[in-house]
Amino acid sequence: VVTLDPPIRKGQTLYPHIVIQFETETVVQKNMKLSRELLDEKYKDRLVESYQGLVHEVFVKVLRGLSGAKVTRPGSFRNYKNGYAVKSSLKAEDGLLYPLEKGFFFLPKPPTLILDEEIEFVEFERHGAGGASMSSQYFDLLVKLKNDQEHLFRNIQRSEYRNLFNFINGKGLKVMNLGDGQGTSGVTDVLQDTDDVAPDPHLERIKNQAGSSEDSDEEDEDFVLHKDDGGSPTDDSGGEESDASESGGEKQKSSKKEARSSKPPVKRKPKGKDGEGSGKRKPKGMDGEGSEKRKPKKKKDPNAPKRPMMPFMYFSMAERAGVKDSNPDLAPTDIAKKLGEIWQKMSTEDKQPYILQSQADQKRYEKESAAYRAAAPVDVDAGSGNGSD
DNA sequence: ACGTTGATTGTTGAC
DNA sequence: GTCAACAATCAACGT
Repeated sequence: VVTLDPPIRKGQTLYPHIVIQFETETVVQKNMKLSRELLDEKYKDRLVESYQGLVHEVFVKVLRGLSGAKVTRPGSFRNYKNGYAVKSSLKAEDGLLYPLEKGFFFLPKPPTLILDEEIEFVEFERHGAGGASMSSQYFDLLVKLKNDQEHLFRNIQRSEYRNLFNFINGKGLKVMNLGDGQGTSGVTDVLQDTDDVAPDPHLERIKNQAGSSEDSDEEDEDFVLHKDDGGSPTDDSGGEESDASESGGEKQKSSKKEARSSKPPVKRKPKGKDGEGSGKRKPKGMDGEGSEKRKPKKKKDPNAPKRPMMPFMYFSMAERAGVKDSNPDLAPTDIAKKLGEIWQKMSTEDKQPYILQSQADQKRYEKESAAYRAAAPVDVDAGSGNGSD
């Protein structure tokens, strides 16, 4: 995650973070394309001539050298499987919540950074309100900010509760609990009681099928720390922290930085206890079996004009036979791959004839579309609903 | 259905 | 209601 100051603005929306996904195992060997002088003068002690290693680590080292930015890594928190994050959902998105030394980060979407210093309190909420029966294996974590914003991290596995609570409590954050003045007993009791009970294996299986690979992904995050030297990545340049966000040593210079942790603004919820009644999540088909294809809607009007052919399609028509000739063994799908490969290597000039054909087809499509729209203007008057197709 | 490129269409969220 | 981002769709083709 690259955090920007100031954020990128698109339209009316600000984007404070860029999230990049790397292959975890890919190793690269790259030389800096910088002149010797520049390297010796401006980036002395910050960059070296070449880098080799896991791609994300090289990326971070180079970016840090170029920008001088601080680097944050997972701190001391571990989930119950010894990973760095806990699975959770924010808004409608499933993701990972990383508890850091000085804050929290939810990834991948929406990328949400919360600094401890802006938190008023956190509240653990049990799923399924009210009761004596603790049927749910999940709980929610509500983070209330001093500026009144709220972030509700839903559907955290019950087995994460102990580590998460201890970590948050250890930071000195204020922890609220449901209807209970006595510190932490209410929810804590319930959650901890059942902590060691194995979750319903059937449910687990279903969930894993419905969701995506769930167990594995957290665990292979381990690479991050082991790589350098167990948690203090300050091997070179000494300019980084083991964890926590950008406020480096102190927050004296952070006057303007306060505003930054706020992402695209969050609308406030009235009170934290109305919405979560139904812990519904992904609409992925998970009932018995059978139903695998779900098309929300497929309106295929046979009269609709066909889409225009892109230049690449004309290129494919022209060259497919030739490619097939020189590689008779290739499957049709492999021929498509090859065509795409060739296409990417062609210059705009070479593509020109196909571009011209495509432009002609685009005109054709525009005309037909206009006519099509004029001919079938859907429901015009509010008369009797006539289902003419 | 696959597999390609890339424009268009559809959906979602923010303001 | 408007704007931007993002996801899904779909053109041709041959097995």
